[in-house]
Amino acid sequence: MRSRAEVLEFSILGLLHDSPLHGYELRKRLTGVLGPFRAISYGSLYPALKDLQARDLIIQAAPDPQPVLTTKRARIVYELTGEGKEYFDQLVAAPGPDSWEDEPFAAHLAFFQRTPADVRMRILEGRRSRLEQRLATLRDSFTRAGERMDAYTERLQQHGLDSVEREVRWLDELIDGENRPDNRP
Amino acid sequence: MRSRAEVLEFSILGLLHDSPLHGYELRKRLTGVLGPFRAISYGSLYPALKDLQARDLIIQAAPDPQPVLTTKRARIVYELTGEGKEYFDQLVAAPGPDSWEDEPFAAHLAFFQRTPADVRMRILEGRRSRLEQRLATLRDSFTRAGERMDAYTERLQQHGLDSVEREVRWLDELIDGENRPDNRP
DNA sequence: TTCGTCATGTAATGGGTTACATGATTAC
DNA sequence: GTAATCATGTAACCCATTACATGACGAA
Repeated sequence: MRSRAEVLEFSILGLLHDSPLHGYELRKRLTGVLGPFRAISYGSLYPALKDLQARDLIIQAAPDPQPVLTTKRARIVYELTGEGKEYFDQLVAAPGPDSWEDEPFAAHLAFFQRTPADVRMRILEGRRSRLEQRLATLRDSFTRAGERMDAYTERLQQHGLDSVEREVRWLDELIDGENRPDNRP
Repeated sequence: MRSRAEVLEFSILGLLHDSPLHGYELRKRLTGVLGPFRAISYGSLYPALKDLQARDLIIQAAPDPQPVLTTKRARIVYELTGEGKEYFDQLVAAPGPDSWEDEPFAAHLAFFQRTPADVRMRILEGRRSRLEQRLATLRDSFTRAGERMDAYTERLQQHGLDSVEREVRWLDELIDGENRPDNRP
């Protein structure tokens, strides 16, 4: 689930798992999941819906039999099919290395309640080691650039390093929370 | 200077301002400037060099008249032309709203020593207000998503918010440093 | 002799956004 | 009446990476 398209697909499925939705509303919720800076465009969303439908993972819900007097514009409401549910559950339960990347990780988090506890742990720890690895790369390039590096750039890089370290600590708190029996995040 | 290509161009010019370099070495230094995760590819670099050359901002340096015995493969060393210098100085001195974005800001920082003090301040303060604005957007979408937001996602968003706040404080330190007469960053 | 790094380049491919087209509804 | 939001879609475009092509040098 590395590419934007796959994260999108996963998130759509996850959101429809809760309740049927139409595209426009879906986009707003997606923005809530991924954050306002990674909001996806309709140019991605609608084709994605089409694709999911073609694969029988979602279907257009039957239109309201009693159309309200105030017939808003025909909204196309989608809902999960059986296969769709299955597929999502499978994706949720089988996080691969790709899931440790920023966006996939955010998407996984968004559906953590419906993620089995052991899988949650795998995801958090996978993410953690991903960050650890990122730190190593950062430190490496830091020392490697070493001499030649301007003082300002150095401060920027150092700040970047600090940020990742903070994220590791943040993750540790989450992991801690998972380990406590009472389980309040 | 928003697009990757423009940041690249600016950075190449900035690096060549110090000393002539060939493509391969340029790429390594570029990676030092932008960080290992935004390293640019040769598929971007070489065409960019070609383009800069076509615009007479850089030229191929005359090959060493006394080829060393160990004639490594012919390396194409580029250096700035007069126009190139001028153009870079002009770019450095006229930071637009685009310069407050992540990558352009990093690029500007990399050449801060050769940036006039008043321009430095404009850049730092522009960046600061850009972050402030980002915070507003984040808080807005935070409260807007409000109710429906899962506890885990909320923690993620909160962490994102904290990170930006930290970056603002980091910037404030830099700004402070600029204001102190002794000026040690 | 083979692997890693040095070194330069191009073409194809992928991926997503922007811009455009269209129109209803609601609030001021 | 007019601006903002709701609502759905498509086509063109941008832009950068990936993959490929080519080859030399140094070390193990």
